Formats: sequence, structure tokens, C-alpha cells
Amino acid sequence: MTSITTTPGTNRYYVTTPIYYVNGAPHIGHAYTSVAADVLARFNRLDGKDVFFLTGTDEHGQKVEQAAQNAGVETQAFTDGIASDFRDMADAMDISYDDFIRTTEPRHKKAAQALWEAVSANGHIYLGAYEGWYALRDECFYSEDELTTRPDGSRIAPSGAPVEWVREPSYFFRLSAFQDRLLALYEQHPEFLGPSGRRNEIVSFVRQGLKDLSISRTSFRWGIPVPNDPDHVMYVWFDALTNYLSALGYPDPGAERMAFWPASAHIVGKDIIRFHAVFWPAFLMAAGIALPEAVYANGWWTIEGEKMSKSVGNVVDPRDLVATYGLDPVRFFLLREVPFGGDSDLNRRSLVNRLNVELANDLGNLAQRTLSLIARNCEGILPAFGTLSDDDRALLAGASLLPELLRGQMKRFALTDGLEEVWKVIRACNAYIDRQAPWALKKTDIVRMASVLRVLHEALRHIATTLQPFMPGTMAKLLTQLGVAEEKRDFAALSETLEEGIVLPAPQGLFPRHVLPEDAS
RNA sequence: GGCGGCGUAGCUCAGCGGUAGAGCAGGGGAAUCAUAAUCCCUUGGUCGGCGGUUCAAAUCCGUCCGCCGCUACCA
Repeated sequence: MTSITTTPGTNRYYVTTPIYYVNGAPHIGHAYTSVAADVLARFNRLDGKDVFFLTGTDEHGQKVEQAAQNAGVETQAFTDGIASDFRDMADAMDISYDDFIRTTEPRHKKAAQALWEAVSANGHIYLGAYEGWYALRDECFYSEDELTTRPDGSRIAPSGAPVEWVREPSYFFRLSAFQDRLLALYEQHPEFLGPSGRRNEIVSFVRQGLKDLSISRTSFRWGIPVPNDPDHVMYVWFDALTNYLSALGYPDPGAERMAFWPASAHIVGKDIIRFHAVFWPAFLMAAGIALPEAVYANGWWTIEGEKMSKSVGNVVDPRDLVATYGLDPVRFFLLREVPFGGDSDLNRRSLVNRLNVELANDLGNLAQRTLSLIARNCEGILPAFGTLSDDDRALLAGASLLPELLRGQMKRFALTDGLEEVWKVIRACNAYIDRQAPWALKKTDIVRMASVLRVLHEALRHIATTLQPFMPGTMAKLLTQLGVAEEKRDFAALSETLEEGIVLPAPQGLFPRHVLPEDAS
């Protein structure tokens, strides 16, 4: 049995997205969580860490079985189709995952069964009966508050189907035994769970008492068989959560990837925080496996002020947004618009406004004006630093602080605040260029002009390097325009000075402006 | 019902005991290297209402009003 403490940091970083449930097509919410996790993965790679980044799909359960039946397709073929759509979405969003786990893969089944056996061997699983209101017609259980009572006292499901109280044999996990240890975990490791509002909710949930958890079903077949009792399949969460281990090669003791355990961060949507912050650590404690270092929940997106739902018909496919606005602008917007952890609204006006003001005007135009001044006045050759003024030094100091600043923000999952820090430097560059007016120095002091441009170039190199995790494609272009070699783009390379005299390619625009149809004319 | 959060400039929010802040939007000016982009200045708020503690309260306490979240087997 392990202690509840998490292991100290190493040079490895293991970050995960949830595995997405394949009962529907990927939407902007999935993309959001994945982009956030991707930023963390990319940031840590640039920071010299050995990173493993996992995403994938959750493919078991009665709903999937039914969805496949409704579609008239064999269940595995059905999940194959949706899983590949999720993979396509991840690729379209430039998610730099190292592995894509599917819960229908043999390696996962083996891992889930091994985890079950480990928990069982420690005495935390017992056979009991799951009781509840069951609708034969719908073939599923309903909770008390979902039901309506008719005048004659009988109850009906939301679907209108009659329900009856039934008992189904089920294996239970002794969740109740872990209440104190979970509370100790939250208290001793406040960084385990965030944002803080969510942590408080989970703490009060656990405090009010935990019941044992039903972790198997006999009412459907589409799942992983329980070891030594094939009448049962594992109930979804025991199966699904194990993915974080199965992709590492668990339970093979010689699996190289197991060195990445425990996970550094599980990024999840706020709807599944409980499963990650309560059930998952309890399962791991029960199996004697070290706990992940952090679980962090992101919020929901509304669309033009409305809740996203299939019935409203406003579900946004991130690939459509990318087709209209470009990949990096969309990635930027998702992480920039609202403090990471909170809810936010996706609407065209604020999207276009952010892209125009912050990307096109603030950053794109800064790069363009700086690089074209160098192209035109320095023959496209990177100038040398002259004697640095206080103004020069202040700007460079701000820029060189960025990696360290962002490191702190990323650790706290403050992705939005991280971007704000970079933008402070970008705004400072625009103020600096106006103050120094290199276009005027051109006529009075050509040496000073060259030095000013070099200071701006150096600030831009820091900005572009730090922004790579957020906008990998566009920042790669910018770094190329700045003459930074591909192997000199990590944080360590920032402390080296670029050689003057290198030839810079011709500058090209990075971010096009957008005009809303109603604003045209 | 219980527990918790929020309510600050037109908008999105930061501040959380010591003379009200940022970004965007609005107004004025400068500049013209640049994607007509940029820079500077500026209008604007009895910090949800009412009481209390304090020399001093967005900031602490109480209460009221209005939103929102959680309150287990939903993927």
C-alpha cells in the first residue's frame, strides 16, 4: 500500500486529456480540453522535460452499444468510426499527442483487468447487488429524481416507460473506506485539485460521506469482462480511468513508459472532475499505485450566449472554426478569452475582435514593422547590439523574464494569465518602437537605429519562443523569419545570443485581419 | 432544503483594510516604419441594497436582493 503522498517531481512530465466518449462527434469542448493539455505538453518539452502526452477514446458502455444498434452497425465498427473522427479532430487542432489510447484495445483490456485484480487482491472489491429503478423498455436504470410519480402512485421514466425496483448482482468497490485518506489528500496537497472552487465542491462532497461504488454490470455486454466472472462487465469508470495507466504499459513491470507514472496532470472537463478527483485516486490507493500530481478541470463554452446542445443545433465542430479563422487563431482564442477553469462564451464578435486586435494589430504588426525595417534599412541582415540604454535594458529584461514567468503560470494551470504576460511585453515593444522611432533614427543615427532594431528582434525572439506552445505553426514561421534555427527554439536557447550578420528571410504577414460582414462597407 | 461562489467603468474582469484599476469599446491628439496597424492623453464607477466593526471597508462581520455551482453511478 502506498502512502497518499504524491511523488516528487522529476524531469518527466506526463499530461493527459480525458478519453472522449464515442457517443457523438467531437465538438469545441473536446478541442478546448485537448488544446489546453497540448499547451502544457509543448511548454514542458520546450522547457527541457521528457514529456508523454496521452489522449484517446472511451468506447464501452450501454449507450455506445445502443447507438451502434440504432445505427445498424456492429459495435466495434461503430466505435472505430467515431474514434477515428476524434483522432482526426486532434490532428486538425495540432494536438501533439504521443499516443492515442482506445479502451477497446487489447492492451487496455489487459490493464483494466490487472488493476481490478490488484484492487481485488487487496480486499477492496466485493460482490453485492445494485438496486434501483429499472425501465425494462429502456433497458436502463434511473435515479429517483429523474422519475415522475403518477396519480396512481406508479413511477415512470423521463421516456415515459414504466419502471420497477430491481436488484442486479454487482461488484462493489469499497469507496467508503477511502473517505479519510481522500480528505487528507486534498488537505495536504492543495495542488492536487483545481481550480479551487472545484476543489471545495469535491471536499464537501467527500465530507458528506461516501458510499461504496457499483463497478460492474450484468445488464449489457459491451465492456471489459470482470476477471473470473465473465457474467459481469466492468462499469464504465473503472474501465475508463485505467486508460492513463494502460497507455504506459501497465501492468508490465518492465514497460519503459511506466517511468512516466505518476501523471503530472490530468486535464478534464468540469463534468468529470469527481471521477478523477475521488474515484481515481481511491482506485489507485486501493491498488497500491502512486497518485497523479494534479487534476485540473476546465469550464464549458456557450455559443453566442447559448448553451451548446444538439437539440438547439448550435454544436460547434472546431474544424469548421479552423477552416474560417485558421488553426492558431482558434487555439489562441480558446485559451485567451477567459481565465482557464471558468466558463466562457464563443461568439464571432469577440473572436474576430481578439484576432484583429491582439494577433493582427499587436503581435503581427509588430513583427511586420520590425522585420521590414530590418529588411529595408539593414539589408535584411541581423544587426548587432549597440550600447544599451535604460529603455533597451528594460524591454529586454521584461522579455527575458517570460520563460520563468510562464513556468509558474503553467504549473498553476493559469494558461490565460500566461498569455497576458506575453502580451504585456508585446505592448511594451509597440510603445518602445514608437519612443525610439527607428524610422527617424535612420536619418540621424544609423548605428543607433540598428541597435534599436536588434533590441526589438531579441524581444520578438523571446515572445515567439514562449508563444510556441499556444500557436505552434505561426510561431514557427515567425522564428524562421527571425532567423532562428529550428534546433534553437527551446527555452534553453534563449540564453544564447544569436549571431549578428545572419541573413533574414523576407518578412511575411502572420495573422490576417477579419472583417465581419455587418461591419463591412 | 443544505453547502459554496459571484454581483467593481458600456463589455470582460483584476484588486480583497489605507486616497478606485487593466484590456476592449467611446473621445481628443501625435506619428507615418507597419497588416489604416501604432503611440500618448482622456471620458466613464455613491465597487448589488441596508446595517455593523474600524482612525480607515470593494476589501472584515451581519442581513436582504439577484445570478451561478455542487448535493454520486450522467460520458
